[in-house]
Amino acid sequence: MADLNSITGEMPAPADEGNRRADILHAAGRLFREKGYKGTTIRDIAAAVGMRSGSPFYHFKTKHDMLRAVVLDGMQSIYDAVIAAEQGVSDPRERFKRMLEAHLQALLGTDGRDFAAAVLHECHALDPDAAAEMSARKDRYEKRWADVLDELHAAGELHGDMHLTRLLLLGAANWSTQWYRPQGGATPQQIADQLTTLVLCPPVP
Amino acid sequence: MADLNSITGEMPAPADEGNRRADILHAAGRLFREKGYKGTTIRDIAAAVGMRSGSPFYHFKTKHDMLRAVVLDGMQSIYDAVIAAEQGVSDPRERFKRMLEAHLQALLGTDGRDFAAAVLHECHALDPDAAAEMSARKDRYEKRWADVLDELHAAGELHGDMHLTRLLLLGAANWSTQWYRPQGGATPQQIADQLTTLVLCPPVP
DNA sequence: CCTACCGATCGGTAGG
DNA sequence: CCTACCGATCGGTAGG
Repeated sequence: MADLNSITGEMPAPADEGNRRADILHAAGRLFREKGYKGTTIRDIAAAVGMRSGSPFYHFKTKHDMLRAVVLDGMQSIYDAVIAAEQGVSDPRERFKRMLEAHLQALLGTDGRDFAAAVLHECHALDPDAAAEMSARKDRYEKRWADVLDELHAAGELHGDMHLTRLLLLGAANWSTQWYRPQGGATPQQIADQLTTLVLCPPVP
Repeated sequence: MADLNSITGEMPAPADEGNRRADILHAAGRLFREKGYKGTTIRDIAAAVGMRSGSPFYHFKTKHDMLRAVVLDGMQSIYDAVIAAEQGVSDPRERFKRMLEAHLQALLGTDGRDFAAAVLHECHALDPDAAAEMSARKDRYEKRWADVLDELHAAGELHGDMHLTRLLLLGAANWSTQWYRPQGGATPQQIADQLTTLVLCPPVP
């Protein structure tokens, strides 16, 4: 099936075909983090990728579609990173630590922080359909954490209510996006270490 | 000095003089929490207090002035509540616990949650002047927490980097505004208990 | 505090 | 992907 490009034959020869959509998405992610979804205009996004204000609508039907793509992609990236980090790790404490490191790296690292910020702070702007899809992905992610915490609880390495513990643990991690600075200060790794120390009971040698 | 009311003599006899300003502020706070500062319009605020769209500007010069009042008032309330809670408490663990309860109550309670949400999520919309004032109040508040954590560290009740610990502790608390529900689930008190258990080393009887 | 309004800006579209 | 534009909405104001 021929696409519009091959029909019109008048595109200004993009260096890499199909990358304009990704460019727009990354610019949108960064601007959403800096100014919020409502505070970002289509003209901001267009200017960030060197387009005129009407052109982003060639790639996305609405501004809301950009937000949906950013938050769904962002959530997927976090999930994938955390699942990958725990593969093949059998010790519960070690698994916990690796998952936490991966979660923080996904939230704070240069690659993912823009999308992650939208996941954490802009979901309220989603329409009901997109909100439902997002909610399902969040549930799946939190379920994985719930299972790992239950495992640690059964092993006597965590005490109290695991539901509350999960909310507080991930809350401490998520809030780091508010104070973390790439230059100077703690690294995602160090943050994960201190949070692990804070939460897990001292190891029994 | 005569105010405008006594000059025009045409106000519709407010039930309580000067309360319209407070009404507007509370409506603004609630709407800022629900839809964000950028997502809230003057018309939303006016409608919430039964005014026409031009009338809020009789009480506030700009929309931004409303945000400034909400966040500065909100920060002050949190500070006052936490300082009041620790008065006359000499035991460091007990002081910590009371401060944490007061912090969470201020963030989650019906009275303060709207203003607190603006403190936590809308400060990026402040102009440089208001941001500087806000920053000063936040510094003062965090200094109080830093002192208490240092005290616990010196007493051997906390380990590791107290700067990171404070950021993670208050982060866990602040993030509770994202998942706390007034009906059903944990109370602010229970959240404070679990967070204290998580963070402080087990008491030595 | 209301009426009536303004200039600016917004998301989005038609046509090429 | 650009040009040119539209209708809606926004924060804010003049005058009473």
